[in-house]
Amino acid sequence: MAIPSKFDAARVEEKWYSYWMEQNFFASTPDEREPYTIVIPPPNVTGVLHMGHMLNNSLQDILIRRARMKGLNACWVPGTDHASIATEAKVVARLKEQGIDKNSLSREAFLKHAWEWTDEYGGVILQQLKKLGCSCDWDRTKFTLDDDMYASVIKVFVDLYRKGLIYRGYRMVNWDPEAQTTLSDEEVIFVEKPGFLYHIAYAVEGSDEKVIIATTRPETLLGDTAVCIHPEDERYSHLKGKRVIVPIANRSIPIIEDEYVDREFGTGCLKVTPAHDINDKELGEKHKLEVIDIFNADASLNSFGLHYEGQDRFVVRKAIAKELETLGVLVKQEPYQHNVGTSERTKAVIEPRLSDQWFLRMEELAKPALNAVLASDEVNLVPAKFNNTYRHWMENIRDWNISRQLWWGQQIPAYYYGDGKEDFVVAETADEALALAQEKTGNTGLTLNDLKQDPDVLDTWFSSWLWPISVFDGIRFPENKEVNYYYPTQDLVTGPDILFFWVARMIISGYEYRKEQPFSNVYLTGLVRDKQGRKMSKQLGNSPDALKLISDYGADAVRVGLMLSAAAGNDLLFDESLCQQGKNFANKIWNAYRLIDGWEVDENASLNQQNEEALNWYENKFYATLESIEDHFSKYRISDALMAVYKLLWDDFCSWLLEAVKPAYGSPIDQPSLQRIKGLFELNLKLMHPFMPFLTEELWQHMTNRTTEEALIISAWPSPKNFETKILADFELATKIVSGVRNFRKERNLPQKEALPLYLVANANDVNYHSLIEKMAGVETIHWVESAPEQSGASFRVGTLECFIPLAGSVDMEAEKAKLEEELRYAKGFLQSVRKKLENERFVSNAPEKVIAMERKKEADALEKISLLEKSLSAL
RNA sequence: GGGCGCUUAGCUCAGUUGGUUCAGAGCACCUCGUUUACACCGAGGGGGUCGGGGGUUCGAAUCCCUCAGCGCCCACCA
Repeated sequence: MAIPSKFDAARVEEKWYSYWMEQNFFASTPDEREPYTIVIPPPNVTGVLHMGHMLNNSLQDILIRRARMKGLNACWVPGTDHASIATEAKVVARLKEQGIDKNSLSREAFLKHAWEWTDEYGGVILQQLKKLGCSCDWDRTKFTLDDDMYASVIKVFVDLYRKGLIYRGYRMVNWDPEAQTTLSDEEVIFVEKPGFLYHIAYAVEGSDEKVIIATTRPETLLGDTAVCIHPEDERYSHLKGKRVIVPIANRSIPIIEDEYVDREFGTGCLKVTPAHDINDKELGEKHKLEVIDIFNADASLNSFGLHYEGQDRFVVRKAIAKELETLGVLVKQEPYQHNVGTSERTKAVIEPRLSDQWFLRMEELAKPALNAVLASDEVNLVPAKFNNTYRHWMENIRDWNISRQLWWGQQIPAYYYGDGKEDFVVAETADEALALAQEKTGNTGLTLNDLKQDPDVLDTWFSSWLWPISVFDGIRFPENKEVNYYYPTQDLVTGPDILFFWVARMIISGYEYRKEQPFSNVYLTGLVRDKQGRKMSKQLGNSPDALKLISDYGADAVRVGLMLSAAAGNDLLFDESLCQQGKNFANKIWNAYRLIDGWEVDENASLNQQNEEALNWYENKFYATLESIEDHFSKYRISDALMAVYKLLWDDFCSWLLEAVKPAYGSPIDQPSLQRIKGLFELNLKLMHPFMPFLTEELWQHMTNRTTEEALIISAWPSPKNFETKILADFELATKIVSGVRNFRKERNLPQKEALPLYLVANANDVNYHSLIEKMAGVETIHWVESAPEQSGASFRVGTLECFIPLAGSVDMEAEKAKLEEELRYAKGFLQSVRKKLENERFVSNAPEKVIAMERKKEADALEKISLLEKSLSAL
């Protein structure tokens, strides 16, 4: 059956994806083959496919498909992340729309809503990945809140607690007043924002004098418990030991001295609010100051806010400035640009806040992970430029705040039996906790009812940092067959934005729980930006609809479009025209196949010799290109690998090979030639398959009836083969002659159909592919001569090979002369520069032999060319 | 405030240790071409003093210094 004249991407995608699924080609189980494993960076369970996912997952699919074809046991583990804070925020918002306040719900009721949401939207993104062609082992799909995953997280928490690495501490943490939870340092994004620097006068107790402090947050003065000066600041030395009155609050607070104060900044006088600033907290501890917390959980003021109680911090900021002004103590208010910490998720301004939280000590844990990347090479970051960033972070790593005041996530397995600081135990189950508590207190009368589990949940990343182990259940069962077979995985593909959130921590947990790296290579993709270089975002509305792109251009085309400009680590400026380019490429291949498929065959003819030459050349070219493609892959230069395939197919296969073997109109092609062409086309399809899985499988299956075992997706990737560079060079010379003739024709407006005679000043053995030149250049016969014939015509040169074409009558002598003179002028200039080098004694004595020989060759070639040109000129 | 990186054709980018093939690729552009796989096409072509300045060297896109512009990461200066 003839193949349709148009490539219908949608039909083909549906057909082959179902086929692959039915045949279980994506599934993997441990066997005697070498494994090749990728764990997906789990997208948020409620997420929808965006350009970043498309880029990311196309890359993973390319890697996994190639590995599968290479005979490895390819396993791509898919899954989703519960995304604690992000999902909870969405659920809260949705409830709000229904008029339900989260706080009015019990934990259980809220979680029921959250699971409903998850069941409704969860997995949508995984369905979308299928449209892209992702060959994940779907039977292995994991969710970070699945029971086994949950249990792994709890087990790790208990383990780390028992090792003394997890502790509970009263610390200054990052408080997100909107989500009403703490955040890790990594979840705080500093944004430069305009504000004011307020200069406020505090009255010195028992005198008329005033000291002026500078602050960006005047509302916090209600929590001030000291004013601090530099001990050696002479401006203030007379104030030592005195006290000042906090305006509005009318509290008396001490003046303390500390070298921490920067005398140059502001007034050199600092107000100290230990409850609301990390530095102030340290000062407070050092000088034993009182701590006054003036905020509620939503960052409105509490009773310490006096008449501002209940109002939001930013409202109060303005109001208090006004009040200070009225009181005559606001000395100055100047515009001031400063860095403000904001929540990565909610964008709310972070409030430093003192509270009891759970922390993981990182310093010791991080050591093997630092070593793995920088010293031992067990983990490679691609591109390597991220090594420095990684080093800096790992060397300055701080304790990780892992508790969140949320409900959606793994509840912290700490159980309290009293109000004392140490009145708790940590255990995997409540029963275990009870036993521990009884033992700890010596009170065997304690019951489960006396235990109260910590209401907080763990940071989302505290589950995803175990992902490469826990997806194989290697935390709970470290000796299980699966984890022993698949772990460590090979490649991880993700964005640099989660290098610390996720990648670094996975490496840390990998060494802690498996004594081995979780993956060998980390391919860090760039960010997808729009044409103007802006980050694609929902707010800007500049992100194309991923699914619409697939339906408009076809999944293969979109994949190609993304890969064309996706060098590792570089942001890519996405433009739909790239998808168009991908589509054009698909069309090109489709049509190349239609040509082959539709050829009339002469069953009895023997192999056409001129075809054989071209076929031999292409085979060499194929293996030369394969070698470079393998090299690109080994360096994760996926776009270069694709470009190599692209040019091989479009230029070498279509433009040269197919044109060379194409029979004259109406004539059949000989059977042996066609067989070889088909064989070569099959090799091409293999190389293209990871990039364009649907199109290639369709053509592959159309070529001949294939059994299940013969599907392209599981066919063998071409093995490297030796190739002869001489063949490639000879062919290249021939193509240059062809291009020369075509150019000659074009410059002189000669009709393309008219065959020309061609005189080559060479021996017939110096140039190969004679008939190819004749066919492709429209040459009637090549004449091999010792010198250009003395007749009306014109010449051009390919290197030092002179080519002459007779032209009857209509030669524009002046134009020909001008061309030659220009060429001559250039050649002479070139010769001069080469000679200048060669006459330089220091060049000759210092440069390596090889370089000098090359220059001499250039000199000789230039001389030969000049003499050719001069001869041609005189002939005119 | 520290650290890292970038600046090469109209656009997006390659250019490994300084020296054949070093000034390249794809796209875009210009010219010509539709009976003969594909106009989602074919053939041909134009286009850059490698951000500026200085230095090292026989020789620099490549190494060093400096200036300018851009980007990223980290950081508690009120």
